[in-house]
Amino acid sequence: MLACQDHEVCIEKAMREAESICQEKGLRFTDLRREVLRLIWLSHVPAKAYDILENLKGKEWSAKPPTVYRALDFLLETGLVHKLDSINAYIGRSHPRDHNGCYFLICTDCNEAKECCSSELSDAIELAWTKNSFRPKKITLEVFGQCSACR
Amino acid sequence: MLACQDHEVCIEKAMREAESICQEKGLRFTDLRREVLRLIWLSHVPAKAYDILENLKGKEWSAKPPTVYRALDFLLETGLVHKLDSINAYIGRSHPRDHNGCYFLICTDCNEAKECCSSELSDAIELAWTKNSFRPKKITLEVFGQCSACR
DNA sequence: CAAACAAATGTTATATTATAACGTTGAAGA
DNA sequence: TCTTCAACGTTATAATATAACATTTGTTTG
Repeated sequence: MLACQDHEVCIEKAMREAESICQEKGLRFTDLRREVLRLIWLSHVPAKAYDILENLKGKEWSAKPPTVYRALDFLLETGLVHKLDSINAYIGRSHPRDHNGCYFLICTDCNEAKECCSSELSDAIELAWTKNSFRPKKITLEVFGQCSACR
Repeated sequence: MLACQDHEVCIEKAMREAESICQEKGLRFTDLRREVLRLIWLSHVPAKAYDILENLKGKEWSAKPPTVYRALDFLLETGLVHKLDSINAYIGRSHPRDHNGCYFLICTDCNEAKECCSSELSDAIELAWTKNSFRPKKITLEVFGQCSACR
């Protein structure tokens, strides 16, 4: 998917931004939450909860399912990760300070996912719901296919 | 959601269409598959697999999980139902002979879901993936919110 | 500082969703 | 009629997620 140039830089940028967001909001960015976020950012392949759990076990944590799910809940609420509902997996949020109208391209070959934002798309969806007199609260848009790198 | 005028008519139409599609394709529309499809069509609230299972138990079937999942697989492959990936639930497909570009409006009050097709939306999504040189195979678009009847 | 409180984490148990593997039955074609 | 294969039965278990309560840790307040 070629989602970033240098993934080390990509991770560090995300971690620094998470630190500052938590600080601004007065939230506790504990070691556990930090480690779970880092594990999710390890690649652009969405992480499954039980894989994160396995990865935590090698480290200093007790790591039972609620350990992971609570950290994930925190990261989701704080806007630091996205959940891909259709595959029950989690990815780091590229722009945690904005963009609620994201959608995701998920490559079925390399499994990487890319977060995208498109005003054309938001507009079209807005038009569609207007026609249906529907008041949207949350949009799940996940596109599966083959990314350019896998062609 | 007011998805239909007369739901009895709605069910019977769907069942007749399913019969004729299976006949055309030479597929075996068995009593079990017929009953599972009917249970799904009982309402416009997406049906969960284990709820279908419970409903089957009162009847002539043995009904263990694979019973239901196999019938669901058949109905999905044949295009008679949709799966709503984000909530792991199944609804009858309104236009089983066409429309692959559907999306779903799901009311968080009444829980009903409406299948929609929009060319504006397909176009916008197509534009978006072109920009990303992505070759889509499957699109999951599920919008949660409040329907007009629940306002 | 110590007590009180709240937030985070630990722990046990269980709910929910889904599939693997193998056996049995019955309908459809040879 | 026999054979065969798709459908279904059955048992077991995998994968995903949460409830409920105990303990620890961090923060606030007297």
